[in-house]
Amino acid sequence: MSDRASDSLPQLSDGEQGFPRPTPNDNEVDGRLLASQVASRLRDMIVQDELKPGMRIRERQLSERLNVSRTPLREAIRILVGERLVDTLPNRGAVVASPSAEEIRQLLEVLGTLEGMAGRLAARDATDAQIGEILALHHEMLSAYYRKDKLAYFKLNQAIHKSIVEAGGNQVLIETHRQLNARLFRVRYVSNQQSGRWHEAVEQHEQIAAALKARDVDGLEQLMRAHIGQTWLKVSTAIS
Amino acid sequence: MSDRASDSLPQLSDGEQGFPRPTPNDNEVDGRLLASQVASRLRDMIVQDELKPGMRIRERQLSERLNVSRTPLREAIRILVGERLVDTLPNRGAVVASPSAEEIRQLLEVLGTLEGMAGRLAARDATDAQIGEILALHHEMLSAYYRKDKLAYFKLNQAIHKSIVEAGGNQVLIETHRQLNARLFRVRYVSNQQSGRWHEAVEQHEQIAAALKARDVDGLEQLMRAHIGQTWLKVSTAIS
DNA sequence: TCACCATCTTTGGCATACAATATCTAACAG
DNA sequence: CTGTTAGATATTGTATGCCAAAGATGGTGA
Repeated sequence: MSDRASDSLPQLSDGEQGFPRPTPNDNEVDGRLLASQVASRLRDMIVQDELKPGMRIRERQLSERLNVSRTPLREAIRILVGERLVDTLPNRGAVVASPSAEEIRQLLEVLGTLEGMAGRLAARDATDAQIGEILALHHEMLSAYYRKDKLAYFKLNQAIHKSIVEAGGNQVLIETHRQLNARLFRVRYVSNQQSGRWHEAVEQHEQIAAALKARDVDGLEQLMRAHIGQTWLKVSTAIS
Repeated sequence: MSDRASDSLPQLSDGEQGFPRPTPNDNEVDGRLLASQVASRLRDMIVQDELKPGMRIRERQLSERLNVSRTPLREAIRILVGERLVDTLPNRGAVVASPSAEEIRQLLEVLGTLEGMAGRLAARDATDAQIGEILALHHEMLSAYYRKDKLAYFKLNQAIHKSIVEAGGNQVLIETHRQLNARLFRVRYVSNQQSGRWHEAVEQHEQIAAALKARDVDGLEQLMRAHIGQTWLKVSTAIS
């Protein structure tokens, strides 16, 4: 096994900007606080599989790679500990969190509930413009589907879910969703590589789009909740 | 206004042990890692209103009070930043997070959804022993209600909700619930001081207990979700 | 008397240095 | 030849110190 970074995930964000990276929430992009900046950087590295699950984080090595001293790096690591993206072992430092199959299932279960709630809120409160944008993304995604462009499909899929959550307008929900989703990002990407059940997922997205368009509150909640079950089926076969 | 700690909240955990404090998750109680220990301590201080919302956290002062150097204290603060219990201002350090009314509403909305999910899981998967324990707590709480013992009522109420979530068996849900609840703990305590609508809350708890006993999955989900609305009514009048 | 500016003090931010602990390796004994 | 122990090395954990930035306070000028 090599320790080269990114040999299973082919550089997700290869230069492009529009990637749905987990936005830093407390720091206005390199405005202040080195620790927060580094935390954002680490988040990206974890999510893009540059830092793989289970991997030890060598403080000195990583700090000189990022051109900061160990202190802000350590503080950044603590932030990620608070977000459950890294774990710390007693005197062995920090490792990137590697959720077990069961933990992934539980994460998806919670996320499904939250997305159901988001669907309810979005169907009720979203502006017509927001719904229009989501429908636009939906059709872009369909386009990627028919072209069998997995990467574009993946990105658009993520963007759609994120947009629906944001359309709900509940900041706490948005933040919680973002945080849980970050812990699942890698596994979602991996499972997306598989072609199985792709059709069903698209079918569900059609229904979701229709329910949103019709502002069917209960329907959208149910669909969003059920949709995650689909994800679990894909993921569970992918990681077994 | 004095800066004496704990003059609005009368020492919640006055020596007793059975208080539902937000359990540290990564460190086995003073096992390792000073930063985590300090983080737990800070969490308690925030939750017990020893550190009040909006209060600046003086690093030097607090560090010598806790007999640690600034470094582990700063790292502890970062952990709490990750948990959204404290915010950091650009160059002015850390302050205890003070959620706005709207943020409190949103927190309760999400929490209601999560507790609804927990109710569903608990009604389906809880062991008979777990349900028995919850019912026992329920009747203890009723006892406190008839004695008008607000503090005991509050603690038991918290314990019941926590137990239901735990009975669901989803660790991620438990953890997320704990984290969001910590951000609401103080305001919940304050609103509990008010006597208004106490009866309705007890009424709802009766229904919840009945649904749990009957393992009514859908019923319990609905009740748990609706129950939070009640909390919001109490809270919103308390903070207005 | 009030407003504005300068200086001074406090506090946070970061790096470096030191101490403690674990791991890895090698040697020695059984 | 294998298992255990001891020493060396590397890495993490904690403290201290220096520097910069923001806030407070006092003085001076209008």
